[in-house]
Amino acid sequence: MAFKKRTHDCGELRLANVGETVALNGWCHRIRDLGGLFFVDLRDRTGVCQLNFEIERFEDLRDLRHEFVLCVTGEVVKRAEKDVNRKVPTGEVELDVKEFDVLSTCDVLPFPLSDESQMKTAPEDLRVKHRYLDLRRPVMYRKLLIRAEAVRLIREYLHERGFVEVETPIFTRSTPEGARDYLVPYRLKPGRFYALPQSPQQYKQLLMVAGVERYFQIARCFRDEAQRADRQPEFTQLDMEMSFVYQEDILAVSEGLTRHVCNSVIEKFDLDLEPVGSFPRLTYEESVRRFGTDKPDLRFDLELFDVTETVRTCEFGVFRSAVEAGGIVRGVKYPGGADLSRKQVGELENFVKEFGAKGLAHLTVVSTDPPECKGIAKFFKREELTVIIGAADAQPNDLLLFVADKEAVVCDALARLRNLIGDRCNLRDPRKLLFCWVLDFPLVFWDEENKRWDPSHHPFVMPKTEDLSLLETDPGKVRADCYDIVCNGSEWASGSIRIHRPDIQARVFSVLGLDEEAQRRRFGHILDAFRYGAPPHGGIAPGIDRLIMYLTGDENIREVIAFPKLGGGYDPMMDTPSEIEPEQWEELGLTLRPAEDD
RNA sequence: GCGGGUGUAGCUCAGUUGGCUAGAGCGCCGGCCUGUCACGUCGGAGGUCGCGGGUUCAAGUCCCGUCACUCGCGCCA
Repeated sequence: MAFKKRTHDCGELRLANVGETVALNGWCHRIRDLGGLFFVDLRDRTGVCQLNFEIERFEDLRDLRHEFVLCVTGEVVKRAEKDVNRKVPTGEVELDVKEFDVLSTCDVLPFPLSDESQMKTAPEDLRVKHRYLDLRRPVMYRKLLIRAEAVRLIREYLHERGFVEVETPIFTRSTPEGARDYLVPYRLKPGRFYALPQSPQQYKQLLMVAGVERYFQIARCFRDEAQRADRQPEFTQLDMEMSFVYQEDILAVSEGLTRHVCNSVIEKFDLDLEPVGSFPRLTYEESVRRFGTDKPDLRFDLELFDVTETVRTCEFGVFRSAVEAGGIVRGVKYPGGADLSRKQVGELENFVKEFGAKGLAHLTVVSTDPPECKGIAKFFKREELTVIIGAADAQPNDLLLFVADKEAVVCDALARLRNLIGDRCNLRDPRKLLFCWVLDFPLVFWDEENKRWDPSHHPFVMPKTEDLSLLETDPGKVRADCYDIVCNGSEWASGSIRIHRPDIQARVFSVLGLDEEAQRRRFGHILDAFRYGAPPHGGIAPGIDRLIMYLTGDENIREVIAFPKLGGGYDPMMDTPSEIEPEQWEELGLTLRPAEDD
């Protein structure tokens, strides 16, 4: 199957090439048959070039169809001034075709891949099913390039700083904590299973014990959990770990890496994004107090304000009883929200109710001095209104929205409402990537349902030295050397300094209610390793897919993955998960239990 | 497991209070067209209105159920 190999790429021909005889290979992007004239836009990964076929010379010209694969040879000619196409880089020239061959034909396409205006609304399952066609679109190919460049820059940056890239197993051990595991049956001993890693967490700590000191991996992770727009059953993390470091060392490396990678990609691809600056730092406590969440969007203000003390004795029963029950009352400002209709305010209330709020009280600011408001204003004395308006930093025509409940409910509802207001008021600038650090997470959270302390990240997170004394007396107050990178309101990276001393590990396990037997059963392998000289160490794991989403501006993770899975983890292209042969069931020693309702 | 949205030609969509022999643009097939570049133009083929049931003289439209996709909640150490 010989064919004429290209001498040039489609996208590179310019005036300088005029007069040269060149060969091109590519796909028929568009065909324009004018009767006496016949044009084809030939596309390869670098761009398109217009081919001009002399109709007298070729008999079978009109058999050409979309996405046929061609090799063509011809002479590069300058176009007349009036025929120049300024929209494409090759628009000043065209190829006067002398010979061509059809290397492959193409069936009628399932979607119009050469028409971006229509592809914006093309059904996603169809695109995923025919991903090999979807990826032919220049916009999709560009996402692959951006991803490849980001990963290349990460490797380069870390190699330059002495990090060693190590691969860890995909077949690993099931751990009952965290997300549901994907399991792989083990043929030699039926009833035993491998699990796919949710992250290489334990391996990377063992590499520290092994003396690797600086490790990284572009690691595939697997979690069998319900999907979201930004979650896939398999996704990719930059997994990193360092020995003989304090928290500050890890912050420095990962912030430097992030800024270098983002700013290099932004520049190289001329993305419509502002350069990434240094990361502001917030403590967990501060972040929750100011924004109601540990993943604040710092592109806009609208900080939450607290009126708990002001309303403790007020006439409004809803607020007063919430405070009496040990709850809090906080609010968020909707700038210019006085224009909202009763129905629109009702929609905001329904929105916060999705997140557990019982209601949403509102105060419409008419004037600030003297204080005049509508809504729940009648329950407040003049002085109380003044304090509330001051706390909210409100202006006339603002709408103040309040939730009264337990602190966790108030924060969650208002944080989400704040983001919604940010969207409505166009305060979330798509040209900004605002990364920040959230530091000093609590070591453990109280799980009310199971009446126990749960680790906020995992059981190996190091408590802050100055809080160690509280470990047994007031575990909820203990802060950890635990940090997240947040970008534009989404969690991007999470990491911690790990416990390397068995005595501290034992105390933490005991807070978590893990007795000796449970510790051995679940973590015996890593606890054994830590008895053989574990260095102080810590690390972090940023999400690669999300990084690419930030850079491309995509809100769906599937857009930045070459071959993604649909909602239920289904891949329509490979048609998998698939059934297996009876012999495979037999070989693995497995049987399927009949459905219960049969 | 739960809630919202969507489902009509290969693709994007329209389809009124139930009156339909279900339309348009793109694509596809055929004709015409010597400077197009989203070419233009004339004609043609193409439909289980997601699927099942019900109400009705009559259902794309109303009701019930169900499936697929999607967004969100729960979940995601």
